[in-house]
Amino acid sequence: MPKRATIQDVAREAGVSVTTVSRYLNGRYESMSDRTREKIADVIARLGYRPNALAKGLKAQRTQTVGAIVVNMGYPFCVGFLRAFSRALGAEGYHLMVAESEGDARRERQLIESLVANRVEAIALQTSGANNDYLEDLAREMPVVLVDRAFSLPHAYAIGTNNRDASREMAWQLFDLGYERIVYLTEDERGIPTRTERLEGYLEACRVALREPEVMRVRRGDASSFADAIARVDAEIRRGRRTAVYSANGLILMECYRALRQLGHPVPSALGLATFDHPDWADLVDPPLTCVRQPVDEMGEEAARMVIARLRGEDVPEKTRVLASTLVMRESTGREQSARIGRDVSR
Amino acid sequence: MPKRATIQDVAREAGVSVTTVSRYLNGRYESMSDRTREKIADVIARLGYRPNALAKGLKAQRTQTVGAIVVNMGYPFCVGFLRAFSRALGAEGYHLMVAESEGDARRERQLIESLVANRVEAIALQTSGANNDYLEDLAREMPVVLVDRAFSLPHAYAIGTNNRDASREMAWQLFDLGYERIVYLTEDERGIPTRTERLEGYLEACRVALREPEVMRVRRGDASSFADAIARVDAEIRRGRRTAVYSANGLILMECYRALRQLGHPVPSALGLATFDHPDWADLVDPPLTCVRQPVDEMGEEAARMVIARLRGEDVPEKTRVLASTLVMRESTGREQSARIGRDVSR
DNA sequence: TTGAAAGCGCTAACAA
DNA sequence: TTGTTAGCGCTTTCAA
Repeated sequence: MPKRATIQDVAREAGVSVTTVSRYLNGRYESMSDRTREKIADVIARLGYRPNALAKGLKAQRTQTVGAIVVNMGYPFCVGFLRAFSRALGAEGYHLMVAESEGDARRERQLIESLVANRVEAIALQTSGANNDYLEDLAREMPVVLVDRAFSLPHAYAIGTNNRDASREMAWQLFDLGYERIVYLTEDERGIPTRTERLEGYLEACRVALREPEVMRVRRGDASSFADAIARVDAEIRRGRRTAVYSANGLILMECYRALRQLGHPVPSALGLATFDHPDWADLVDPPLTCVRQPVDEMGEEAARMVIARLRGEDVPEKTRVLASTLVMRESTGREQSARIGRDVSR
Repeated sequence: MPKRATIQDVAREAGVSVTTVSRYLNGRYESMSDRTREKIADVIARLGYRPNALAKGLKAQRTQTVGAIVVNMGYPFCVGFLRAFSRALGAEGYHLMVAESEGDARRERQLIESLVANRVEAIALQTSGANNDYLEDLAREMPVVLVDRAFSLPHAYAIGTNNRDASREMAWQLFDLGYERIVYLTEDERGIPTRTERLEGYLEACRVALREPEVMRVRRGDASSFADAIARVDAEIRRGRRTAVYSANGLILMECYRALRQLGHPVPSALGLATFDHPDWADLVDPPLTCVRQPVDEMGEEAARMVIARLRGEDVPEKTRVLASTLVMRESTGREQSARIGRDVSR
């Protein structure tokens, strides 16, 4: 492994000073003879010289790098967000360091610290909520964007969607479409605003519609935790009640989708199916799946916009952006139609 | 944005030298009084001091960071690889910088250069093949792993799967299952080894089985490019021939899946469906989809293992790893069964 | 057990 | 138009 050439090497070879090379590297050709410029260009090419961004960052106190922590890069939400975020940042010359927390608060904390150690200029993360004090401190010194799980911290930015409204609206629609029962599938919602809000939206709809809520808590990866829910759905339908399964996210519906279909009840007439998230398989299955589509791309772009504006020194007074989701009604609940729920909000 | 505390600040506050603080930071407590250690710990906590990894990296010539470039973070293959790679690296204390090339050679080149500028210690990438000369040069100075599209460069590592064998085997199976025609769907394969090998595997099977190959080239995002393929399938079946659609990757099958099903031919009796890749919707659709499952996780882990070993200074003589894919036969082609194709190979 | 000082590769103020 | 030099925050050698 030969050592990489440095600016010193280039300067020596070209017979000029490092300052001149530095000027060249930063495109300040105006005060430089053509001959010098060509000489430097030659040497750089010959030596395969690449500037050291570490040294540059150390000096300039800027790394042009932003950090992102998501729960799991495999989740559609996370992938979608990361892609949009990374694209928007890349367009402004920023790099992205990505890490996965697996939803573990301790790991999340370590990851944040190590991003800080690497002097990322901003951090976007889907936080567990357990590091909020630390994040609030951090947010005083650098842009911090809480994504998806939008806890409210005075100095941090937050980007989320109108979970409660969208969830309430979806449940309303389902009742409206004639489902007598809605079995709501969720993972343990405690401490996770997103899940809590979606659940509350559902509960509100039940209250208004004067229906008994039916919340089934499942654990991903644990098939037995789904068995109860599936049995419940089966029982309701056998009792002659049109029943809809409404899932708090696409992954848990995915885990029980087959089993639900294998009950054999006709969809959508006896059994309705709806989920938060817009999994890529939503319109491959038959009948196509009703979903709440979150504006993932916009969330990533918006996060990048906030970060970039702040790093440019601009004022970004709206700390919180709540983007509107879209109800995508498909044949799995009977009728086709699609509508944005409410409007985007900044505050 | 207050300036972050430096090792100098800590030293001053604690009334010791920076050397001592540095020793503390690196856990060399053996030559340090307990009092000193406690004092330093206090000050660090009070100041919220975080070491600057840039300065450390500049001095140590090590950044503990690895770069990865994939075509698109949304592709199942890329996500799977990135996750496994990132996990394995994280376990060894490495960070990951991720970027997307969108399959564009120029952009890929820029990304590589900027990863180099950031002094990543190794690079794993799914390359277009257009930067092979540059990559070969680079591979002389740092570990470079070509993933998936495993071009053979003397100094670079390569990790791929046995595309040709798996593809041939899949086609054989399909003929064996009684499909008279296999319509092969692919994107333009020129210059992309993965696609070329898969196509060749299919062509070999046709040759051996004495069947006319039927290759349809499609372009993702361009519905009209799929229309021909779909019409062709329809025509064959109407002519009374059992026909299978075999797709070179999951994304292109996804784009035409609905349209194929809407032809109305019974699956698997008249129409068979099979694809390379193992999309997450493969067993949600009805009937479940026959696939060639690549060992994505192992590829990520293996890439990390190679990189880490090399960075530790160990010798890694096997430059190339070809991992075996698995044929997952499901009801979309009639019979359920699954088999690994061949064995993993190192050389 | 502790510290002084050189130096990693770069930028920019100042000087020529 | 070009160069000298201090310093970014850290590690490490050498000395005390």
